Amino acid sequence: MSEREKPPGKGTAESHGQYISAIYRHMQILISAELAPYRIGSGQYIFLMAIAFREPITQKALSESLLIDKTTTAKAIAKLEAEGYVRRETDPADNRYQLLYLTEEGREVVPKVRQALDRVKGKTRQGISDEEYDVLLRLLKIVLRNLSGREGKPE
Amino acid sequence: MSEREKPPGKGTAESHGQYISAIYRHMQILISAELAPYRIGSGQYIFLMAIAFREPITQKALSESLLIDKTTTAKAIAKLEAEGYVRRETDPADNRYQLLYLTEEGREVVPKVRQALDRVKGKTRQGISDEEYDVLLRLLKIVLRNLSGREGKPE
DNA sequence: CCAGATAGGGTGTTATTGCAACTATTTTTT
DNA sequence: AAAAAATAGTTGCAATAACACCCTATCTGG
Repeated sequence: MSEREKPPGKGTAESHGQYISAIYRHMQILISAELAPYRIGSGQYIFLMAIAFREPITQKALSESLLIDKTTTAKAIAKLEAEGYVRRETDPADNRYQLLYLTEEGREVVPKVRQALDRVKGKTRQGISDEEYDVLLRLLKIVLRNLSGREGKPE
Repeated sequence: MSEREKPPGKGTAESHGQYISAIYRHMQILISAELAPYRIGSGQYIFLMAIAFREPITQKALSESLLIDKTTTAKAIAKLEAEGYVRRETDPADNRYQLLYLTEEGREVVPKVRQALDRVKGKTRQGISDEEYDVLLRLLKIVLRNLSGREGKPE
């Protein structure tokens, strides 16, 4: 089987897709382990951090800024609420909206989550200079924009 | 809330993690749509392509080279087998091994899958030069190695 | 030769995620 | 003002993925 030679164009050859998915899966595992003590899963921490940063915020706004389906958001928020980190309050001006706030426990756990995420980031960033990391982020942003037609605004 | 100033070090600030996960999720959706006509899901195509490239191969070897849990591999292969794209054969020399082969249908569908993946790749690569893309791949490889302790060898 | 170790696979359960379809509320249209 | 459309959120279902644990086949040491 000798299909080892790369086509010259932008054909098959190596692709970012496989790296992206492997990195994603492994990061999920790492983050799950780091956040297990707080009973926050890999599907919830993004929302927790985003709420901390933009409180009060609706689920719709969260979904859009994180580029995550609204039903996924609903379920993640439900878990964070069940754990006592987030509180929902119906917007009195429009009862369709649920305004999300951190609870006291939420405010206490956020710095710990941030530290855990920084540990993961630091580990996965090893061997990459600040300049290279900037390039990486810039290119990932382009890929994401190509996929979503929007900017993603994490954190 | 003014935590907007970046710590000078490699502290919080922007992180590749969020981009990685958003890209991963959106690529899954795109690929699922592209491969739906062949009833191949986003969880199976990697295995199909890897088998096409390294046939015959065991599930264990697949799991290791793709950095995917063996039970995930087992289930994906079961689906590909159910669709008639892959055939299992017990290694006569050692009955613990299942050697995986493409079927005729598998051999026919592989080029179509490859084209679909190339379309996705092409779309997501827009605005990135060949040189930049090489840099992207190199940096992603480093991140993956940091996470897995191994090289990943996709496709 | 047989007990135990080793190794490849598989099953059951759980978490994350997205889609289709639904409810409830608000806004727009007629 | 009543009907229709839009909007925020939820529920049920299915796919992806991993872990803990179990099964079965092979190999090794007594």
